[in-house]
Amino acid sequence: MPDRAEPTPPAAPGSTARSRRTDPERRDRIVDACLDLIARSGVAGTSHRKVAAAADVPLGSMSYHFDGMDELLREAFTRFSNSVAETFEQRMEAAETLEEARAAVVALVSEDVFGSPRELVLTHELYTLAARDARFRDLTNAWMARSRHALERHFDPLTARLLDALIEGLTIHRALDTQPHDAAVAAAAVARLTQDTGTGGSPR
Amino acid sequence: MPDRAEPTPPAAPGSTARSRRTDPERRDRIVDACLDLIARSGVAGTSHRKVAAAADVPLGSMSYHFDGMDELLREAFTRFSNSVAETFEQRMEAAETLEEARAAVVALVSEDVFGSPRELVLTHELYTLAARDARFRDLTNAWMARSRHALERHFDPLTARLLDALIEGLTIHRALDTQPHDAAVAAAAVARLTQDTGTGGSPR
Amino acid sequence: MPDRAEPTPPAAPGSTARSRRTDPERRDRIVDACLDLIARSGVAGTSHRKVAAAADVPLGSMSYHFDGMDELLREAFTRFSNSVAETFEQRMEAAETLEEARAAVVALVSEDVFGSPRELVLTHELYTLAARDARFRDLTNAWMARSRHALERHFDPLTARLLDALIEGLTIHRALDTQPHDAAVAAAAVARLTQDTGTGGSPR
Amino acid sequence: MPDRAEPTPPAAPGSTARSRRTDPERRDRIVDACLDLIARSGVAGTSHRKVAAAADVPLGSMSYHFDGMDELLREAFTRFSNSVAETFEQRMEAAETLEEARAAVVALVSEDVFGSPRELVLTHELYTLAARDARFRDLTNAWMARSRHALERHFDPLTARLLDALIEGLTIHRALDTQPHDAAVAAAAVARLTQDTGTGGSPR
DNA sequence: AATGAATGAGACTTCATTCAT
DNA sequence: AATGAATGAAGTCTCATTCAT
Repeated sequence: MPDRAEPTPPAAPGSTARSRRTDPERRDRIVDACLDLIARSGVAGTSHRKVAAAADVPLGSMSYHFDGMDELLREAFTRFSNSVAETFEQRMEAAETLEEARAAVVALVSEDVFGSPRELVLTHELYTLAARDARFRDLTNAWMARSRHALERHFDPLTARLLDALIEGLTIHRALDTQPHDAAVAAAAVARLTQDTGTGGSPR
Repeated sequence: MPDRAEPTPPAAPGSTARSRRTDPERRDRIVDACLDLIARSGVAGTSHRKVAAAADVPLGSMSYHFDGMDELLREAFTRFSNSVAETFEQRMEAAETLEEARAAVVALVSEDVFGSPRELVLTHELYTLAARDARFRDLTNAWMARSRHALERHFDPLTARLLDALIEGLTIHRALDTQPHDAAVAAAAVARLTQDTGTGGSPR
Repeated sequence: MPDRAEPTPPAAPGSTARSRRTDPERRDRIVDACLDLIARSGVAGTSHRKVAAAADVPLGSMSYHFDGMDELLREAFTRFSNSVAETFEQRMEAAETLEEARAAVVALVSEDVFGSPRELVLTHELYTLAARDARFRDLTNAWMARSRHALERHFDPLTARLLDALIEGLTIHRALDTQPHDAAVAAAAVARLTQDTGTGGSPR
Repeated sequence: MPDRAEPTPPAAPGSTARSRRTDPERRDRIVDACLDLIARSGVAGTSHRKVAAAADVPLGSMSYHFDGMDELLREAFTRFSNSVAETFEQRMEAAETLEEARAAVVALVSEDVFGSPRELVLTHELYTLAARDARFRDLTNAWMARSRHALERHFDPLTARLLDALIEGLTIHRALDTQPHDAAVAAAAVARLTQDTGTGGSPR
């Protein structure tokens, strides 16, 4: 216990004993650790305790920085969905012709978005929350709107919506199926959905 | 502790008819209660205690009848996925022409499978488990295989696969979007994916 | 850390009028908020945090202005007991004849002192502290002395003491009994205790 | 204090490690420990943790045996008030003449009921709870009814009520006053309140 | 075969106080 | 002089499982 009458002198510059009194990135680190933990153990397996341990913060910090697990989850999934949506947009923006746009969609299904188990798992955890809680549905809704908007650079709105759904479905099936999938399936799907419907590759 | 993976053989001929026969009902009730609870509170909010209370069985029964939550979940979702797959099959088997098959697919998206929040929630809970655990992936895999097989009564394998993915994607987006969806979207998607690809309604 | 037992002397003449003058208001507000909180939630439910929130002062102020909850409680109950004693004295001083004094005592039991749940609750909270802690007993002791002294304007010391006890007992029983009480009970008690014992209304 | 880690061996021969699986007096011990703790540290200073430690039971037992602190408090104070009321009744029942009854009342104030700090403290803790919570008021109400009923063996109902209030008030003032009290005060009070009001000492 | 009693681990939250500013 | 940020301790409660019956 620190001696109150004789306060510990401030650490000398460069000392290793930097106190953790002020740590502005504390919240960020907690959110990141939370996301990692969810990816590893699921929302069900995530607790203040475990997140605190993973983020290397005291347990009490959790309730201090977040009103509750719900707020923490919402921040975590906000960060996650924004990050995935951004990747999606970049993919679509990089395409300049209709053909490139089609290829980009195929690539999204085949390689990109849920390429890692982490993304797959986190997406489903979010969907599960959204299926039950309207506040998380706001996140998924915004996410889908961004995806569709990105697709609309190259396709008409109806096609964009269909492609978006197809990407969703193929991705899920690829992930939850134990049988192998090949890119030809995605290519065929994209071809059929985009027949004569492109906007001609004239973005915006 | 009873061996759960290898069901105990039926009681010896001389034993009372009751000794083993009451057991399955008990298990069934627990599994049903578990499914209800998951639909209501999610896997994360499901515990032995709550399931026992919902099924009106002693808490001790839970650990006695099931090796753990995992086994209980697996039984619950097996029951669920079989039930949903059966409905799907019936829908598709009822269709006799290509046009009816197309309409059936549209109906599946628009009305059927996840018509109730319960189905939606349970499906996502299962997907979330499957995304992390291969043993649950066996369930989703079998489920998708049945769906595709049912579609193949009317469509070639590639189209069946695409339709299955599309159904998945549209259903999810319909559920997780806060904006309204109309049946025309599904109809358009089915039309594009099934152009000239029907098997002509010659089942099997 | 400021010395709380020995209040800091007023700021030197040249200092701004604000430097010390704002402090007492702050303390006052805290003490008032504390009293309110105790009335609502009890000593057990009172914390630095809640008081700070109720008084709209920073949490850190609490430890800064008060050495601990104990000091805060003591200030709060000092204020409370003084306030109640003052009301009591005014009641008794307003009486000019023996008969009025008797009526005043009856009124005190029937209407006044613990008329509001707030006073009742705070009194018991204080008694409870006093029952355990001699420092709070100083407060109750001084309070009772004032009451008795006020009664002695009209009654001899023994009668004053008996009346004081009776007021206490009747008030408590009126409060903690779920059955109704009527003023006749108090009147009868006062009549019996004050037979031929009044000092005739000759104050002091 | 029994050694918890090394449970007392059972009387039965053979097994040395008698588990505490069944301990029917567990609840009772917890209630007793709770009462002790309240007497020592007040309701405010009483926690599951401390009670569990005092009763030498695992912390989890607290929530297992009692729905919450409130239920525990209610049981504890039920036990306490019953015990005090019983003593009171015995005192009054032992008196056979009016004079003995008067003496018994004086004795109750001077020596008995709150003779120990423990009783004093517990009584006030209960009153404090009752002042705020109707469920505890049921306890105080029943307690007072028993006291009055016991007094009515010797006095008419109005006198009984007055005596009861007086006992209350004198007891409290004796306890919360720092000045000495002598038995003469109580005797005078009883004498005045019971003038010509006895039922003649013919109990029942 | 089945269960009620009990537990230790761990859940989230609140607390009074400290420290750097 | 005063305070916002942060913490470690302690708060109550729930959990899955075990054990004796």
